[in-house]
Amino acid sequence: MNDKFYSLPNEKQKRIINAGFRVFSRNSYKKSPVQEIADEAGISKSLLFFYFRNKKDLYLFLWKKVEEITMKALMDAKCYEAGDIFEMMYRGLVAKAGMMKTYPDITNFSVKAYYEDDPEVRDDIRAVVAPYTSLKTNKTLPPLNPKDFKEGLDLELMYKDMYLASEGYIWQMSQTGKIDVDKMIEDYRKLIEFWKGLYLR
Amino acid sequence: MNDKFYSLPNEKQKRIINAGFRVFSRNSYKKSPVQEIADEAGISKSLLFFYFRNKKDLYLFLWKKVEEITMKALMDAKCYEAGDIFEMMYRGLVAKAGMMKTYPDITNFSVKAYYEDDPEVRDDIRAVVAPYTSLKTNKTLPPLNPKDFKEGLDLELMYKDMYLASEGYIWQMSQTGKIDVDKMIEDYRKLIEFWKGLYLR
DNA sequence: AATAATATTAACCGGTCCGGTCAATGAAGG
DNA sequence: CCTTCATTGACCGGACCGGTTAATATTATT
Repeated sequence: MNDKFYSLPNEKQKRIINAGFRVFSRNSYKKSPVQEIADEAGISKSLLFFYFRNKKDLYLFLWKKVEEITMKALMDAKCYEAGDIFEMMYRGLVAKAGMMKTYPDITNFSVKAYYEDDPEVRDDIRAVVAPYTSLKTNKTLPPLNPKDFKEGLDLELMYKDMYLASEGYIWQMSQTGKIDVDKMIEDYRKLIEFWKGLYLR
Repeated sequence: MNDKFYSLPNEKQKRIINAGFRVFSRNSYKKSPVQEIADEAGISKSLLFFYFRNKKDLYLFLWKKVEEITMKALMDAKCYEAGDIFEMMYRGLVAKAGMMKTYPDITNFSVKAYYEDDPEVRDDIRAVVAPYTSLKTNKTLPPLNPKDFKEGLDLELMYKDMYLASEGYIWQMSQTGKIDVDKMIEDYRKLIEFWKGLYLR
């Protein structure tokens, strides 16, 4: 891609990126016309081809962008510095929700790209450490001290419960473009409190 | 559509239906070529146009088919005759999982069609009572007797927890084509038992 | 075996779309 | 006015797509 893309006003960059996420998330790589992305971004197709050598270039740029955005969001939210598992999950969801506020289609794009199997991009997609994976709540149980929790509680199932509910939440958010992200974070906070009362000793 | 479709061997009907679900679930209506569906089903495009007047006809047939399949599955599983809410949720998921065993892409197709906005099919899609809705776990809390549950338990949050986890489960199942449905039902059963021990008095 | 009826397909058509190029236009600054 | 750089409209060759039709394969009937 052309370095001049970075000297564009941030808002314009964002518009182009979001247009890409949007269009590529709705159809497969091959069935996503560059023209459509240009329209959505409010620029001409020619200009898009000026900033990106070709369609593939644009696509892979977006794919790497997902990783960049996700990593930054998780870092800023200090997910991995949280004291307990509940705080960790909460911060994780807040990070993703925040991301989706700026990039509404990033989740759907990420999933779609991850499963993309067009030979033109397939290998390059798999070469990048999957942004999609870091988007998901961590599937495996982190080490926990049983003494902190109610006696006889099956920690694995507890985590599975929370993990699945979180996934369900994110999925819901990503489905309807119009849902109020902030309200959902509030709701999720309540759910976390509910779990704490239920699970903690 | 041509009535002769129904006199086809069941297995062939199913192959065509699944091919339709598959292709239409991956791309938008307009970007889904009839040829691709025919290939997937192992028949010629001409034959597909013999059974269905045109692309739209095929698409709407599939949409109605989702409703039919879903309703039948929910009835057979006796979801609404379950004694308690846990059994109800379990039966609901078993029904959906069973459906997805026979029609692996029905869920994704259903979601995609529900949000389809191509003017050619949009209105007709909305005219049919949304199969998509009946696919989801019931979002609203059914009437419950507080005496059955642990004292002070927030029933609304309890239900939200279970609802979201179930949605997360179904979403997971629908994502990867290769997951063992039966094993997932087993896992879900365990989760239900976990909830019962946690919530019931 | 010949014929009729039915199932299935290959070949084709007009029109649209798509990735990519390039010469031309507009805008900003000196 | 001239230069530089951002941006676009017009264009091209080729692929694709929905739909038709005439021909072929398959099965059933006599």
